[in-house]
Amino acid sequence: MSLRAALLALLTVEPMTGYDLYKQFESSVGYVWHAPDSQIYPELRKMEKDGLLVGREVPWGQRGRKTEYHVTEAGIAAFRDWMNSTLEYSRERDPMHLKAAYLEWAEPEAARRQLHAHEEHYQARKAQWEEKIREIDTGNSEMLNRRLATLPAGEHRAATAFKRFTYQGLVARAEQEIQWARQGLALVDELYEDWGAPAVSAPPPQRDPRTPL
Amino acid sequence: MSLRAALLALLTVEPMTGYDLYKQFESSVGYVWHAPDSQIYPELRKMEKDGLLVGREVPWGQRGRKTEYHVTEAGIAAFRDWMNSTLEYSRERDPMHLKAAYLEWAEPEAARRQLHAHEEHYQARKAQWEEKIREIDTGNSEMLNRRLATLPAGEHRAATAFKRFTYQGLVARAEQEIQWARQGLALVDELYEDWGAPAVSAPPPQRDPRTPL
DNA sequence: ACACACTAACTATGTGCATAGATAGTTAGT
DNA sequence: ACTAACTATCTATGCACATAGTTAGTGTGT
Repeated sequence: MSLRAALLALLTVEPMTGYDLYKQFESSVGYVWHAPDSQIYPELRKMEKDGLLVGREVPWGQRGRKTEYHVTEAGIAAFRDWMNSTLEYSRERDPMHLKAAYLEWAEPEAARRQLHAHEEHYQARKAQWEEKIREIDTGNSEMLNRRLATLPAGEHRAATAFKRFTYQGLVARAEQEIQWARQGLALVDELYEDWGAPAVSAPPPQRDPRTPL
Repeated sequence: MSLRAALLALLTVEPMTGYDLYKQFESSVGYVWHAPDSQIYPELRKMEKDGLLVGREVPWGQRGRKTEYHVTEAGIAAFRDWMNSTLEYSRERDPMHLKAAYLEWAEPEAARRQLHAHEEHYQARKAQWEEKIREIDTGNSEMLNRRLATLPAGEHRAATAFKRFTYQGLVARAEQEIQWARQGLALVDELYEDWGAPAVSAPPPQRDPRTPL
């Protein structure tokens, strides 16, 4: 259901082809929601069948054709309904925390590697999300600008604020995960200090320690 | 793959039936990992076929029978392998943050309701996870105690510390989400203060504001 | 003229998981 | 003796998603 909402959200800004949407999910919007093209194309067809979209064939080059999807009134209504309904939360299912709970089974080096990867992962996410905030603040956000162009000036403030709020929440989450991973690394060091390879162990097996992105 | 690891983790402590495992996922362990019985039973059979477990039929009452699954050497090795390998992280797919990014589409009341539900959700999780930490600290954690009984005293410290570390990370995450939701509520109030139903709006549509659990 | 990257779209297979429901035996309470 | 709740297991359907591969047209550079 959320994929549908994500597609509607993008298509309310302007008509797009499946490929356009796929690229959005690969780049900017993909930092909040992702989907592979193999999921997008069938979903668009289903949405058209449900009357939320209409696909218009437009020429592309000489012989080429592509399908641009336009949101219908029903599509707008469906999106609004989704926005006005309350999400239910699903049960816990987080591989990393499952693993963390049994970390005494891992070799100290493997534990360090995993915690390090966790930190790296969220450091990368944090950088991307912070970049998004910077784009919003400097008025350089492609998506936001196109969205604002469809809105009366009076609603610009809210639209901007919610996008900023979203990314700021993601950054805070990333920071929390980074902290947690560091605490984990400290814990491993403390528990196995008499063991092998504590502070001495030079190169972390997987990646460079401080990749900026 | 993680379900398999979760099942192995539990079964390394002691042999259990599918139903036992299901109950674990419904209660204590379920705060870290959850799975329905319809997923557990087939997975156990697959794991037996793969040689990670052996199922022993034991009588239950007069005519009843149940299957107790015991971990094999190969099962232990598989779990250790999982613990020593590094998880890959999947792409972003978080319905709440997707929604947050487009919150200007929601009616102010719906936005408040959703953010409130978010806060409630994590408040409930936080309470459960904190309870787990309290159990660990007071030596009242069933699972941990049974696990410790299988370990030499020298490894008690690590096993306990990692479990505590896990729940502490979950609590911190919950606190972060609660904070974020509150910032969101403040933002909605600020953006729509001239609008209808700001601070005056008495009963949140869905639930009681401060359910303790 | 050809190679190559990109645009555009589709298909196929398999896993993970939710939801729902069926069957049968057991135990505890009235 | 009855019934309700619990134990134990299994099946079926369908969605969401990952992974991988296919087909065909376009535009650019050498």
